[in-house]
Amino acid sequence: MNHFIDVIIPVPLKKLFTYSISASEFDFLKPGMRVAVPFGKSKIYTGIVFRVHNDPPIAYEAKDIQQILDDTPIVNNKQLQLWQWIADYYMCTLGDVMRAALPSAFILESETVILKNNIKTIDESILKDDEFLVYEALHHQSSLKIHDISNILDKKNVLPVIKRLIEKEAISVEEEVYEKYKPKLVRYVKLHSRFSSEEGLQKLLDDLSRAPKQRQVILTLFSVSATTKKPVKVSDLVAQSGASTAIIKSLIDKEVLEEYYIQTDRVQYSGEENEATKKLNEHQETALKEIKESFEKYMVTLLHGVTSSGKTEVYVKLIEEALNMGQQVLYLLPEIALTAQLITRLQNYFGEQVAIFHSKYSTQERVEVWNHVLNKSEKAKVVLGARSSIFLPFDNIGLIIVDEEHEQSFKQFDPAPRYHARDTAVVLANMHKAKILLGSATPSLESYFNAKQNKYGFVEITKRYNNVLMPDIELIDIKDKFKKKLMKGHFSDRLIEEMTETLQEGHQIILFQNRRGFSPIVECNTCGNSPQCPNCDVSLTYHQYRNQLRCHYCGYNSSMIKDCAACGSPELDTKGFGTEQIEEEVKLLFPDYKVARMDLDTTRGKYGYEKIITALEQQEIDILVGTQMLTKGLDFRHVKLVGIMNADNMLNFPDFRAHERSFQLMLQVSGRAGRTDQRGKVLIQTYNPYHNILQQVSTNNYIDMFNEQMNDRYNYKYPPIYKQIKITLKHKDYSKVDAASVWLAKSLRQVFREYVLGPESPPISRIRNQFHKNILVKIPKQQSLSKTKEAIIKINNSFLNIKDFRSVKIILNVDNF
DNA sequence: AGCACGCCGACT
DNA sequence: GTCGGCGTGCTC
Repeated sequence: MNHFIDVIIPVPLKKLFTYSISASEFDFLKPGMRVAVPFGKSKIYTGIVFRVHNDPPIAYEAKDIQQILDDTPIVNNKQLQLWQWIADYYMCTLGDVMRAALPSAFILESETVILKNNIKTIDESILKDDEFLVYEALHHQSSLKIHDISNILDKKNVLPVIKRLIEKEAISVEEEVYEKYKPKLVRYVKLHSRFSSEEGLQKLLDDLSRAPKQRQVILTLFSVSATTKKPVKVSDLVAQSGASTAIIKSLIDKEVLEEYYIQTDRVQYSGEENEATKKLNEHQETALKEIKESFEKYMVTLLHGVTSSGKTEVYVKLIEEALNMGQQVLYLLPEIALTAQLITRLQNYFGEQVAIFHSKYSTQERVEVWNHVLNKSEKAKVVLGARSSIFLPFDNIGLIIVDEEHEQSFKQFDPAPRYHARDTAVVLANMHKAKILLGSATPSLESYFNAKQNKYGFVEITKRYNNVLMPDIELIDIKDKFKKKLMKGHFSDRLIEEMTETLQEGHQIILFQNRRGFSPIVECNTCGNSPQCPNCDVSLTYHQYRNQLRCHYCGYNSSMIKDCAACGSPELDTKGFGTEQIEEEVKLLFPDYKVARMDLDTTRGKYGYEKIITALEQQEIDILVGTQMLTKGLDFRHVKLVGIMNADNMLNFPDFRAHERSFQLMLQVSGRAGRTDQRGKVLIQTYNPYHNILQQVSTNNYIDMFNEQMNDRYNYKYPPIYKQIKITLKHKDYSKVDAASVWLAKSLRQVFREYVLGPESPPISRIRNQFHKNILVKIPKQQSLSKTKEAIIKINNSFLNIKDFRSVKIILNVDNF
C-alpha cells in the first residue's frame, strides 16, 4: 500500500502538493503537523499536512518528505477549516493563508551551506581567482552561506562560481534547516550536592574563609533560597550579593555551585492580585442583560454604545462568565487601540489568564502565545489581540468580542490573504458555536444594516458613563471667517478663543488634522511646478522637522529643494497643511504651553506611541496635535476641547465610504472631549457647515446618517447592498496594464454586464514605479457569490494564458473596504 | 513566490 | 569573450 500526504506550502500556488510517506509515517502523521519537504530544485520548505491518504497522484511521481517537524499537530482541524474558508472567500491560496496565520518562527526554510570537500584534496592551480577566494575562505571557516560568498566576492550572482567549484569537486553543498524558535532559558544555580550534608557545608565555608567574596556568595545563596523557597536565578544572586559574574563562574568551575537552566516565557505578567470586576451602572447593567438575551437568539450581536459609555466594563463581565464556563475568549481590536491602558485594565481583572498578541511582539513571543493557546494553557484563556489573532489555535472559544468594529484596519489590504478580521471572526465563532459581540460608538453601515435586517442582535447604550453629557459640537464656517479676516493661519477666532479659555482653566486640548507632514504640496510661485515623487504619481510632502520632501506612498525622500527644479526660481510656496504645520502655528499662538504631535512620524519606535500617551495623561502636554491615531479608544481625563482643523478634506475623499468614515472619525475624535464631569466642547472648522454629514455629526445623529448613506448605497449599488470585488492590475509599463485591463474588463463584462466598472486609473496611478488600473465587479444580493468567484477565476485563467499579459500582476480584493 | 534556464546588450 | 539583465516555465 502506498501512503501519501497533501501538504500546504507557503507559496502563492493554488494547489496542494502530494508527497509520498512510509507506513509508519502514515500512522504517525496527522493533519496540522509540520513536515519539511523538498520543493523545486534544491529548496526545503515547511509544509502543513492537510490530508493523509492512499491515493497515488497521477502524472507524476510524488517525492518523499525530508522529515517530520512536530510530534503533535500545531494547527487544529477548525483552523484548517477556517484557512480553507479564507482562501475561498478572499480568493487567495492556502499557502497565502498559512504565511499569515503561522508565526514566522514556525516556518522553517532551508539555507544552502557550502562545505569544503574533505574527501579529496585538489590542485589549487586549477581554480580561478574567485573560485580560489571561496576555497581559501573555507580553510578558515568550516562552512559558508551563499550570503557570505556574496560578501567575499563582492558580487550578487555567485551561483555560477559555486557550480564550477562543485564540478571541480572542491566543495559540496547541503541544505540546512534550522529551528527559528529557541525557548528562552534562564540560568539558575544551586549548591553542589556534595555539600548537602551539614559537615560538607561547614567544610566548604571553612575552605572559603580565605576567599571572602566567594564565601559571601554562598551565604547570600542561602539567605535568598531560605526566604523565597524557590530556585535562585544567577541574575538575582549577582544582584543580591553584589558579586561579579566572574566570581560565580569560578565557583561553578570549582564545582561548588551547579548551574542549570529552566525554560521561561518571554512574555510575562508581573501583576498584583487580581481585582474584582467593577460594578456596572444601570445602563451597563441593562445592556449586559440585553446582550445575554440577544445571545440566546443570535450568534452575532451588535453593541452600539456612545463614546465613553463604558463598553469595556460590559465586555469584562461577559469575559468573566465565559471564563467561568471554562471557555476561551478572543478580544479583537484594532492594532492601534491595543494600548497599555486597556492591557493593564484587563490584566488587573484576569491576571495571568490574559495573553496579548500583536505585531509589535517578536516572532518568539508570538510562538509562546500560540503554544499557550494550543495547549489550552491557563496563561491564554483570554487573548487580547489585533487582527491576526483570529489565526491562533483556539479549541473552545465561547466568546469573541470585536471592539471598534467599524475600524477599517481590521481589513488586511496587502499582502494576501486580504481578509477582514471582523467578518472572519464571525465565521470562526460559527465554527466554535460561540457568541460574538461587535462593539462600536459608530458602527459600520454593514453591521448596523445586518442588525436592522435581523441578522444580528442589537443592543444600545445611549448614556455616557457617570452621565457625562455628550460634548457640545460647534461648526465654524471658515469661508466666512476668511472673508471677514478672522483667521490666524489655520485657526479661526472662535477656535483661538475656546483654546485660550480651556488652557486658562488648566484643561487639555486635542487638535485633529488628518494629514501628516508640514504641507502636502510645494509649489513654485514663478512657474507653478511642484516636486513629484520619482517613483509614484504624487506630489512630495514637505516635512519641516527634517527639512525633507517625502513620498507617503513609497517612502522616497530627498532634502528640501532651495529653488525650483524647473525654472530655478527661489520663490517656493507651500500649499495645504498637515500636522506639522498646525503644531508650528500652535507654538506661535500659545508660546507658554506645551505642544506635542502624534502621527506616524512621531510614533515610529516601539514605545513612541506610549510615551506620548503617558505624557498626555500626566498633563505634561497641554495641546496635542495629531492624525486619526488620536481617535482610538484612548481615555484622556483632562481633555476638554477638541478642534477639527478641516473637515472638508475627509469629506471630499474619492471613495464611496468617505462620508461614513468622516462621520465615524469626527464622532470618535469628539468623544475624546470631556470624559469626566465637565462637558466637553468640539469645534469643527469647515468651508461647508451645511454639509449633511457635519450636521449629523453635530447632533450625534447616527440614524440620520445611516438612513441617508444607505439611500446612496442603494442608488449607486454599493455595499452593503451589493457585494464587490476589486481587481487591481499592476505593471511598470503603462501601455501593458492599459491593454491588459481593457481586455480583462471586456471579458468580465461579457459575464457580468453592467456590473463591471472600469478599467479606471486610480487617483494615484503610479506607485513604486508600477502603474495601476482598477476594475470593480459589483455583485447583487441575489447573485451567487461562489458562482461569481468561479467565473472570475475562469476569466483570470484565460488572462494568464495570454503571453503578453503574463507579467501583469493581478490582485483580487474581495470586500475591498 | 523563488529559482533555473536561456537569450541578449555592455563592459574588462 | 563574460557578467548580469529579464522573459519564461516549473514546482508534488
